[in-house]
Amino acid sequence: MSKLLDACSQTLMETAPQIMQAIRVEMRRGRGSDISIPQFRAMRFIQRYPDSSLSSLAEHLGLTLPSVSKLVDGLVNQKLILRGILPEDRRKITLSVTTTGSAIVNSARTIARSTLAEKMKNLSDSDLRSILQAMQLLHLIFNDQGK
Amino acid sequence: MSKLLDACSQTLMETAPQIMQAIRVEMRRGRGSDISIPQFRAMRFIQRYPDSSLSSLAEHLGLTLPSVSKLVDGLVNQKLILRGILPEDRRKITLSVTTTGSAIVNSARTIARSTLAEKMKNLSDSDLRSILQAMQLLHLIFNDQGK
DNA sequence: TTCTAATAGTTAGAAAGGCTAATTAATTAT
DNA sequence: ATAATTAATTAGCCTTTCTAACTATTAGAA
Repeated sequence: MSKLLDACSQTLMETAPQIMQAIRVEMRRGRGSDISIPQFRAMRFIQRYPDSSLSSLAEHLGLTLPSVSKLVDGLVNQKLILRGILPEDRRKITLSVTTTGSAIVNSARTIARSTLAEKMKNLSDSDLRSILQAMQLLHLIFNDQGK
Repeated sequence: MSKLLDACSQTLMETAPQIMQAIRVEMRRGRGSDISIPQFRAMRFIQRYPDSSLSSLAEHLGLTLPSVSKLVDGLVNQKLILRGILPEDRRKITLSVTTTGSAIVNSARTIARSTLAEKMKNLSDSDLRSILQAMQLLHLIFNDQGK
């Protein structure tokens, strides 16, 4: 049980919520359309993996199928994504982002990204590299949540 | 607009939610008492700043006063914190953690911390140092949310 | 000093987002 | 052909959050 490992866990538990809060605030600020963080993440996922199923989206988001079904309902109603049926297996649905959806994701992303960048602009390059590396490591570790 | 800065913002936006999710899962697993992340953060804050007011807590959590009032209700009902009146200004309340509250926070913290540590145990010391440094930097940046 | 402003919290009521359990529809396997 | 499995939805509930309206207390101005 290394001291270092312990310190990492601890600081992670304290810092992660703060970062999330900042991100949430920036996302809200950059709204013209009301889009929550999970909705945003959903659209990003669908953008990256077009025609993905509800199940894979649920797994990515770490939510249950019913929750994601509702979340998708909301996005479909706002015409930000499309829900189709997969011909080869008609139980499955295929999700895709509409052009307006794409535009909204991209603009929200740009705004949030630039305000986050603003906050970090006074850091040295070495600090930034540290952060980048740390995030990449954490991304790998926490990507497949719990499996 | 450095590439590095941009990459940092981007990876931050992608990774932070995943980390939060993992933390939430661990907190739930380590429950014997049902305590949400915001409640946990509230108790941590009150532990650190005893006799703090509702307003300062609300500011720390990034929530509105009514929301925090309810959140505090919940903790008071579970006898995890105490809500008193400040004699010098009877409009203000003072919050403090009970001994059972303290015990629960500490055990939840220990459990979550050790399962997070478990996930990171295969990282090298240099990777861990990277993460630690990054978190400390981000903690400083995002501590005073938005001010 | 007395009335008005401002401040600290609470209450009420609505909306959103999550869950479990039950249901429907389609596919696979016996 | 029927049973079991899989994919998604619906129903119903609970929690968390918000805004708006309210109460109580203090501070300030006439």
